[in-house]
Order: sequence, then structure tokens, then C-alpha cells
Amino acid sequence: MALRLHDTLTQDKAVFEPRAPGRVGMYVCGPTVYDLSHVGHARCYVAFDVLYRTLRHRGFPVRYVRNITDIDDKIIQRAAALGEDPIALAARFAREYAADMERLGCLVPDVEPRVSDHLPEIVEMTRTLVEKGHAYVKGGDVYFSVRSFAPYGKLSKRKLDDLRSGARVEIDEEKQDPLDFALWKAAKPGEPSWDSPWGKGRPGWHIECSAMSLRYLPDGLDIHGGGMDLIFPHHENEIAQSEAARGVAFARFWLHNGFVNIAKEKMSKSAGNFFTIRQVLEHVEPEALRYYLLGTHYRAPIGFDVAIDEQGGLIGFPGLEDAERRVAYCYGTLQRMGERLAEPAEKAAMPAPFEAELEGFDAKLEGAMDDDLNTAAALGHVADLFRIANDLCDRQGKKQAPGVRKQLSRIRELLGPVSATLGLFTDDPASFIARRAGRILARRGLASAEIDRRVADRTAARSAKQFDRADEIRASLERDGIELMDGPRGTVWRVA
RNA sequence: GGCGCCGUAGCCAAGUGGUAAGGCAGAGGUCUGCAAAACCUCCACCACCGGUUCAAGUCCGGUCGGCGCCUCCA
Repeated sequence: MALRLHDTLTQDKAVFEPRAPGRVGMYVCGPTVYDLSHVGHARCYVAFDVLYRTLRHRGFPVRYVRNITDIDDKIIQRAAALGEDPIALAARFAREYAADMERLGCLVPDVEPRVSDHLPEIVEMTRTLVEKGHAYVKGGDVYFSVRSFAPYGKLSKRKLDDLRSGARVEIDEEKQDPLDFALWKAAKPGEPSWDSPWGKGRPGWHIECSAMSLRYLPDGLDIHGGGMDLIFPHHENEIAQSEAARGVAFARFWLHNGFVNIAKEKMSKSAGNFFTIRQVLEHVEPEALRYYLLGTHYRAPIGFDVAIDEQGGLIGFPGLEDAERRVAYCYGTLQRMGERLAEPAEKAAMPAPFEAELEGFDAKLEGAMDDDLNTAAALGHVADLFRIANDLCDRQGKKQAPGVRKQLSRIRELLGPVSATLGLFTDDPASFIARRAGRILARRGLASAEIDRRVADRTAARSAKQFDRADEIRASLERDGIELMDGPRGTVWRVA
């Protein structure tokens, strides 16, 4: 089996092989830190986290580089609006971003370079482009000459003449061609600036990714990723800068994730129809968001449901709440498995029918991930696994079957690669369930101690065979969204 | 206008030519004092029209509908 990835350059899937055996260089465009990250960012970084995890799980030594853009027009604008220092504002949102990533279960990249730490590399690459005739200086600005790079448009499948005719960009008198873009911008009063051969200034938007990616992946990139909206112009420009400067291919595989849509339209800052990651995490566990995102293939658009009351107030996120119930089901199953496995050992051998179904799982999971990281298909197989686990756990008393423990521990082993590659089900089951229950109860204004008391009342009524009274209490708890489960070890409750 | 993507059950969603994974909702059942949970069973003329093929949701052409990029954007 071999991992196949979809490459935007060829618009086709191909078997992934690193250019140099023994190491994989992977670069993902990180955020411009002028605000909190939203669900669209979450999707991108979760998707590439899965790629990172999968590569590592397959034994590739990976160097994962994900930048932080902390010098940018928007940061300067936002800082001016808030009366805050731009560098400080960027540092603040970079911390918030890191916290969001951690909560979503995204592994920390090997390198997270910041633009403000890499001015020398950026200046150097810009200087090289000027020397090679791919860039020109106008006043204190430096522009990349798009016409000087023949393959321009190869990633986004655009022709220069099409772009020109459709261009709605204002004609900048300083540019030789409207398509040219700034590598270096002359300083304006009150803005952060750095010294350069062209005077004080700061980097343009695209150059930082070329300079920083090649700084940490000097042999070139095996994989370059980001959102589909970066294909043009950002990634197209990165290719132009990098390949014009070095004369060699920049990245082998270009991977782009699809958008998160609200009411069929792309979630974006500029459209204002976005929800931040932490807004979402006020309503559901982080793992629910991760599970939800992985339920759709990373290149396909994913819808984001929002429930609004009549006054336009936010009620919640129905799709995410469904996902959370599903994650809770999985953790509930893991909890049952743990309890069952703690029981005394059996002697009987594993019966054949289950064995076959379980043994096929590894290959199914691997096959799904091999197919351009088909996490949705992978989760379909994971669903089978949890169903089998519950069925096994049900086999008690009269339905006792041999080999249950052995099979459950096998299932637990099979879940290892799931956690390793998808980053799911890594929490302690009891912790997840308790945390979720606590959050939902708090939202409903309920306390678990009070529920315990009501449950105890019902238990007393049941012992006295006062079933009407017992059912009355059950109904009352149900109205509060509490489900009761009478078992051999007594009654337990949980939030619906 | 240029380039590109998508249309699979009530909803979400996988499906790299050989008679449609999975989840939610719904119906029936097992279990239960009653329930719940869990499990079992049931539930698809793959937008439409042509074409290629022994065989098409899957390939090609067209129609209709939706979306994205071309300006900051994950």
C-alpha cells in the first residue's frame, strides 16, 4: 500500500515519495495573526495535522514547518485601530492561535518561524531576485516582474493575458505591469520598518513564505499546503519567487484544503460570516470539532450549521453537537471496554467470525488514508469497530461468549493507529464524559449533586416497588435532558 | 469574461468501471418493572439527456442547478 496524495499542480493523485529518502519537508501556510482563528483555519490546520501524523506513523521522518505571519498590513491596521503596538498585537494573537491549536489536538510543528525573526533571509532573497533581473526597484519599493518568469500561472492554471483582461486591480503607477507584486514595501510614517538595501521598509505579502520555507527546508519542499484560496495569487507567487531565485523546483506536492461554508457560502473574515474556534468551543468539546471536520474529505467543501433564535441570538451548532454525541458514544464504548477488560481473564480462544472482521480493519484504515487522506471513509470503518466492541461488551450473563476479553483488547490495539493518525480518542474516557456533562449541565443551570439526589429518590421508590413515583422522577429528569440507565450495579445517569 | 470545483436516501457523507461504506433521523425487534443505553433488522430509480463499454454514481459530451478563485482570505 502506498500513500497517494492529490497534487494541485497536476490536478491528480500520485504516490507520495519524498525527493530524498529518509526525510520529508512539509510546509503549511500559517495564519496572519491579527485576530482570533476561525473554523476555516481550524479545518486547514487539522487537515495538515492529519497529514503530518500519517507521514510520521508511516515511518517518514518529517520536518513540519508552519509559519506565523506577524508583519502585515492588516496587523498594522488593527493595531492602529486598537492603539496597540503591531508587534505586541501579533504576539498576543500568536499565543491565542497556539492555544487553539493545542486544544484541537494539533501537534506542534517542528518549526514555527515568524516573519519578524527572518528579515535577513527575506532581504537576501529579494536582493537575489533583483540581481537576477526578476525584480526591480521603484523608489523604496521592490516588485517582482511576473513577465520575467515564464511558467507563471502553472499552479492556478491561469494565463497572463486572461489575468490582465480580467484584472480589477487598481493600476499602480509604480509597477511596470499590473500583475507585478511587491517583494518589499517602503516604510510609511508610524509603521514598523527594517533596514534594507532599498531603505527602510517591510516585506510584501508573499516573500516571507518563500524565504522561511527554504530557510528551514533548504533542499526544497516535498509538500506545501494551505487553503484553496491561497492557490492564487499567494502560492503562485511563492513558486515564481522561489524558482526564479534558485532556478530549481520549489515544492513537489501542492495540497489545498476546501472551505468551510455557512449557508452555502465560504466562511471568511472579509465576509464577516465566521465563527472563531473559541466561540465553537464554548458549545462543544474540541474533539467534536475535530471529529466533525474529519467527517468530510479535506478537499471537499464542508457545511457549518448554526442555530439562531428568533432574536438572532446564537443557540448552538447542531452539526457539531451531533458530532459531540458521536464522540461521546466512542468514549462511552472505550469506558465499557475498560471495565470489561478489568474483569478476570478468560481461557477460551477467540472465535473465528469476529477475528476475520477485526483483522480486516488495519488494511481498511490504511487503504482509506492511502487514498488522499480519506478520513471520512476511515471514520466509517472506525464506526464498525466501535459497534463490534459494544456488541462484545453486551455479551454478558446469558449471552456470554468466549474470547470477549481477547477481542476487546485486540480492538484496543486496532484503535492505536486511529489515534495516531486522526488524533482522535486520545483522552481518558471518564474525563471526556465528565467534562462534557459538566459543561452541558452548567449551560442548563443544573448541578450534578442535585441530579444525584433525585436519582437516589427514584432508587428508593423503586426498591419500595413504587414504580409510579419512580417513573415520575424519571420523566422529570428527562425533561432536564438527563437519561437514566438501570444496570446490575445500580442506576447511572448521563446527559442526552 | 477567464480558470476550477460540486450536484449520491429526510439530513450529513464515502465511493480510483463490475449491480451503492458509515453516521443522524425514522420503522420494527432483543434487553428492561417501565425506560434508557447498547445491539439486530429495514430504509437510494446516484440532478437531467445523450455517448463510450460486456458493464458507468464512477469515463466523454451537453443541459439545468449550486459554489469558488481571478482583490485580503485557511
